[in-house]
Amino acid sequence: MTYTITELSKQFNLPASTIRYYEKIGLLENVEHVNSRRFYNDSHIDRLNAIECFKKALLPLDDIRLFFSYEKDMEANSEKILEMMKSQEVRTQESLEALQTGLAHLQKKIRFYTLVSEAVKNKTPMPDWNDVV
Amino acid sequence: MTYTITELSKQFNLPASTIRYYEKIGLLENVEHVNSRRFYNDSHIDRLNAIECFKKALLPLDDIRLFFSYEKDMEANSEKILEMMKSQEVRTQESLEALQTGLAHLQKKIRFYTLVSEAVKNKTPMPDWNDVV
DNA sequence: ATACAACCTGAAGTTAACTTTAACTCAAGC
DNA sequence: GCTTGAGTTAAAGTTAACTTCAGGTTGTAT
Repeated sequence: MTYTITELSKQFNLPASTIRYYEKIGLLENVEHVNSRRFYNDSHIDRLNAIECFKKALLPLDDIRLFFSYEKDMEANSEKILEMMKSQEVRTQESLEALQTGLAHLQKKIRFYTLVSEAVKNKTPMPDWNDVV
Repeated sequence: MTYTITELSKQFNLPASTIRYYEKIGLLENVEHVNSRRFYNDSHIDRLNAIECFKKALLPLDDIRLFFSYEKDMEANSEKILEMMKSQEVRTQESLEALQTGLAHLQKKIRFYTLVSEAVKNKTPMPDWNDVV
C-alpha cells in the first residue's frame, strides 16, 4: 500500500510542504520518487506517528532525527537512546510543571476578572486579588 | 526603593538585555533613566513577576502587553481581559494535554530501552514494544 | 589622571520550524 | 491539443523572543 503526499497530509493534518520539509531534513527516509512524485508506505506512517509523539514531548526535530539514526542499530545504541530520552524527560517534566503553574495563575485571573465584571454590573465594590481563592 | 538593571537581572534570572528588550517593546513602563542609567522600583518587580507567570502559561509577549494596557482601566476592560484569559486557558490546557501525552510516550520509550539495554547486557532476547507496560 | 567595571545605544544577527513564492512538469479528461 | 489539478523545485521569507555586536558613556577606586 502506498500513499500520496496529499493523503499523508490529510491523515496527519500537516501541510504537504511540511512533509517535504521533513524529508529534506532527513526525518523521512527512502521516499519513492516516481516521475518526480512522492510515494509513501506504512513505514512513513509509522515515522510520522513517532514524530508526532516526540514533538508533543518537545523533542527538537534534530534530536528526533538522531533518535531514528540510533534506532537503526538499537542494540548498539540503546544506552545513547536512553540517555537522550532521560534528559528529555527532565526537560519535558520541567515544562509540564511550568505550564501547570501558568495555568493555575491564568485560572486565578479568570476568577478575579469574573468577580470584577460582576462588581461592575452590580455596582458593588471591586474584589481584592488576595481574596480570590 | 530602587533597583539597578543588574539587581533585577539577578532577582529574575534574566539577562539585562532581556530587561531592556521588555522595556523597548512596552512591557516595562515608566522606567527611570538617570544619566542614561535605568532605575526600577517595586512596580517593575510586580510587572516582571506577572510576566513570568504569563510566560509560563505560554501567553505571547504581545498579549501580555495588551493585558497590561487593559489592566489600567480594569473596570472598563474586565470583559476583554476575561475573554483573553479564557481563550488562552483553552490553548494552555491543550498544550498541557499534548505535553502529558508526549511525556507518557517518552517514559514508555525509557522503559523499553531499559529492557533493551538489559537484554544486550545479559544476552537475552530483545523485548517487544507491545509488551512494555 | 587613569583605569576599570557597569551601563548605555541602535542595528544586525540568531534559532527552529516551517511557509511562501515563482516557475515548472506530468497525467488525465474533454 | 488543451486545460486542469496535483505535484515538483530551490530559494527566499516568516515568526517570536531574544542575543550579540561595536563602540560610546559614566561613576568609583587608585
